[in-house]
Amino acid sequence: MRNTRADVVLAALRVLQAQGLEGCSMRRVAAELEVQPSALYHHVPNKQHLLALMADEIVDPVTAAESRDPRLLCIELRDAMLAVRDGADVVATATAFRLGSSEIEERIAELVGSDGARTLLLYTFGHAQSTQTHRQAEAFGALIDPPAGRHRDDSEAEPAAMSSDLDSSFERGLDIILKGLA
Amino acid sequence: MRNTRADVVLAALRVLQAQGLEGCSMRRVAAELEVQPSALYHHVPNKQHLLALMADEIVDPVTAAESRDPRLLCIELRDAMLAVRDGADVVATATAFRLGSSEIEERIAELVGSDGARTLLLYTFGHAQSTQTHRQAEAFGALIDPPAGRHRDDSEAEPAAMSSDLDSSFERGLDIILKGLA
DNA sequence: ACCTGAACACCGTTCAAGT
DNA sequence: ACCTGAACACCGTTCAAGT
Repeated sequence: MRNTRADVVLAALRVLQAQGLEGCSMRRVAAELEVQPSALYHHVPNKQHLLALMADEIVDPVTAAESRDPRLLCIELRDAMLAVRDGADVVATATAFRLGSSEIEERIAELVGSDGARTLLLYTFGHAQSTQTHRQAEAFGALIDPPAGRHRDDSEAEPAAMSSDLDSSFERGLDIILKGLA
Repeated sequence: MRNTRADVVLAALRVLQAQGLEGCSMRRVAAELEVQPSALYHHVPNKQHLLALMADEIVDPVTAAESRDPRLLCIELRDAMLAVRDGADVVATATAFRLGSSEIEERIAELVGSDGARTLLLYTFGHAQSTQTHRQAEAFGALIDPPAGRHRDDSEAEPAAMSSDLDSSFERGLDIILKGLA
């Protein structure tokens, strides 16, 4: 026995971490395993399926956690996604296909109802995604200019300060939703 | 004068509507304009920038609307995104680059504060994205699904009801957040 | 200013064939 | 069962050159 499906998923996660989602091609995953690209299709039907397996792996620590606090679960979920490069994108797209039947959504739904669970999860995914995109854009220096024709006045935040503020912004949004649920 | 930047954006939106985000390649947009792929780079620096321009165009009706009701603005935003194939994906990724400085976020922030605005927007994007992904999966499944000899039993969800339920699910989540803000 | 033609360095996926 | 080798039909982007 040479490579197993788990080997492929782990190799893919290494490539994701190193190259980002855009650089995470089947060909590079194959190279990481020192194998021809076509060999991957013996373990996985296609790239989309592989990405779903990667998403499961990223989220696994949260699934394993036994917390019954929705607030904590969301924070842990966000942390798990942010721990891997482009992890939020990978998890969010993979989960969209099974909204209403994901394990975490069901866990949270038992605590706050299904509307609340969906609201919390979509917010968590969205915030993680934009945190990650923003950080990456910042690292790249590729931030796009704000709408033309206007200037920032004193009431508005400095874009530079935004990124570090994203973590606490997440928890404040979370508390708004939880207050609405109470 | 042959093609203008606006022509490129409109052609790209036609290709997006017809082929979806995955099929919306620079080469296909060029073909839509009956032009060589390289010609596009005279109007637009790269694909990412073109996608941002497309996002602006998709969201434009909401920007033009004069409503001061955050609930209505979110519903209009979602409708605008859902009106174009994969529109939610296009807008969500393009907006992530300028979170904190998008025009709609500023409009809503004046009404409910910046934390509330971000929470509402991220929820709206997330819900629109998963609505669209789900509908697409449903439409794609409908081509394969109609199993002649088979009937759905009570343990299975009604696919037809699911899609329309996403609309009201969105508004219930919206109300949860708005209640938390009140 | 706007576009062509050709090239470069890539993609995901399939499939017969090897071991 | 797991993999190679070769191919197919694509990508985004660059760049000299045309008009």
